[in-house]
Amino acid sequence: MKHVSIKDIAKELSIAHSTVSRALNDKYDIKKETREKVLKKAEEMGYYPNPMAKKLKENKSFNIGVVVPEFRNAFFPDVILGIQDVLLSKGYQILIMQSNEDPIIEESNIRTLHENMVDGLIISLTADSHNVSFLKNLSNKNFPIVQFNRVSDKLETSKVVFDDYTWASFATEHLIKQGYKKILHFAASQDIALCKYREKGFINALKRHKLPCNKEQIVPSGLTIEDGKKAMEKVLESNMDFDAIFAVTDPTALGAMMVLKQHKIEIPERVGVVGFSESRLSQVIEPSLTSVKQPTFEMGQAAANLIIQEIETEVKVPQVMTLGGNFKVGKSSVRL
Amino acid sequence: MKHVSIKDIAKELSIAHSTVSRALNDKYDIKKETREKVLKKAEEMGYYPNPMAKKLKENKSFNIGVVVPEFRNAFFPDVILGIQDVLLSKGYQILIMQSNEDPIIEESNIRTLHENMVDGLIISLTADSHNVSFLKNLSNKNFPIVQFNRVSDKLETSKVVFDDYTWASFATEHLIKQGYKKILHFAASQDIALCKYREKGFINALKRHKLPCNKEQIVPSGLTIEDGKKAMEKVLESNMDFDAIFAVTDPTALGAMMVLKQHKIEIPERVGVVGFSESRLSQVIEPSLTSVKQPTFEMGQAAANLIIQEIETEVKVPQVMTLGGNFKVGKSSVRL
DNA sequence: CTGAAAGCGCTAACAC
DNA sequence: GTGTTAGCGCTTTCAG
Repeated sequence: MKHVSIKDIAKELSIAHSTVSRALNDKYDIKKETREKVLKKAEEMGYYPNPMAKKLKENKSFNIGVVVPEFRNAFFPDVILGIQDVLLSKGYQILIMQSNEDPIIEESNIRTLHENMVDGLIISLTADSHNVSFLKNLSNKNFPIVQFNRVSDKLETSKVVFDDYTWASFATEHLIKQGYKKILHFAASQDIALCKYREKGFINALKRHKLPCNKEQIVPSGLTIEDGKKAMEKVLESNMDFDAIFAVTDPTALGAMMVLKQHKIEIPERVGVVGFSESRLSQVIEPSLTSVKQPTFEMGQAAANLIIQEIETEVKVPQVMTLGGNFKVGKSSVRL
Repeated sequence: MKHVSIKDIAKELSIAHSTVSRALNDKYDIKKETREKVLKKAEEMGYYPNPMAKKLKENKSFNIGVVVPEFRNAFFPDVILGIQDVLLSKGYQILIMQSNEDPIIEESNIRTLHENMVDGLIISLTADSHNVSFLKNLSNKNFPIVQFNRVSDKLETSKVVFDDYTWASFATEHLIKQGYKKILHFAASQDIALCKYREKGFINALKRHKLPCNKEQIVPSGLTIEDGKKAMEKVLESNMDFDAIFAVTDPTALGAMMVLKQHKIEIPERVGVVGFSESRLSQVIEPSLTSVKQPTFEMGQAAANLIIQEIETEVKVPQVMTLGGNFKVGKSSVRL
């Protein structure tokens, strides 16, 4: 397990270690023969550069930190695949950490990554990241940060977001066109920009179609299956009148569906349901869930490209990339 | 974004940088006042140690590599949470990489991690890791490796496994007790030890209960939903006689269920289904899937503890930890 | 074209 | 107690 160093090769060949370095890095000032001799020896001795030394020297870790709230749903793993796709090919490693939807852990993740000298940070915030002062601090010190998906308006960095407003509007219109008239929106924290925009898109669609749109129709819930269940139960208890639900996320929609099914309320006959951001669960549930599909892989690629750009060009002009998606019609929203 | 170093503090205080080092590391030979002065200054200047330097010096990265086949199902993310739980508290970072069930990517992951000088590797093999020579090579060089879940008999390292044999037996017996008589096993590659043991457990249970057990009952499929679907379709085409399925994993079981439902074959009335290693999808499908539940978090903790032990004690006596689980009865296997 | 030497930030012998 | 020095593995001047 002893690591062979550049010096070992030099000693073996009775030349200077700096010459070996040059040979390996294929710099100009080197005779072909020497170079080949060195390369052969290096191969032979199983040499590979000690990354720590290189990193220390260049004051760069070639590591990018990635912080996500969770990776139990398919969404973040898919984004990470996209990030990897770009970063690995450019010689960067990624350190993945998850905050478990806890702002305290999130901050400690960020701190750990920063202290480990990652060259940049790609982050999707927890649902309750009210306080972004720590991140803001880093960002002000010119530390490269790219936010994606769950971004904060209070933090000016490059961002990759989805056009939530337009697609939420589109999803709501789909329900309207199917003939649903009293549509509820299961919403989540307004601190997360995407939730705010999905809600706005919903309201906008109703208004455009001159449908009633009052406060009770916005049902506070959250991003998880549990949140969806609870909200649905409350709505049923309240005897509110409704015939469709547009949920802020798929898990929320699934939770709602599970409760509706328990109460023998037929989907889509009596209540139509539309989710957002297709999760794998939505393939399995019956009826299959209509949902907006986001380009997760591409989102990861975009975030990775932005961070590379910030790191390698040192220019900091925050860019916001807005991606589009597509709409996947399932059975949960289509009356026969 | 300039990193303040130990020397900067030393200069500021007009003392030697080694003194600063001592103060920060709280070694004996240091006067209290000096120490406090240094600590205060360090705080003031926003000092934190450059991990690269420490790592270079100590020839240790405090990074542990984690390679998993995928993290789209809940299983591996949950294990990783357990790994993090132990490792973060001991000052280690984890580098997560995923092989996407591809042995080529897997080997390149391992290589990347090794070249980045991780202090050890925690790995769950891909379904087709026939060739473990690269890993064996590393292991022989005393590089700490811990396998978990999908382990190879050809590779002698510490391992954390589940008692697949016993629990597969138990799951099969459950079906037998429910009155099912012609039970199929949807199996996967025998190269993965856990698949082999689940199959053996299945066969054993049938024999113990004197039920027929011939080759056709072992249906070659795989570990994914797709594999389950395909296998189910083949079985239906073949007009084989059967009344229950014990699938090697939950996704496999789910795939089978989806096809059964398409064919309007009632579960559990006409066909009972049992899976293995509860995935979140099994909560959502109807009827809910009976399944063996593995202690994922504990599995991660165990693997982490083993790797720490190998790294910090330098003793290499491969240990095999076998964990137990529990059985979650759903509706897919219980006739009314 | 190649060797010698400095230095990245830190720790740890060894002096004083 | 504290300062001096060497060295971890590497890259990069600067001589020659």
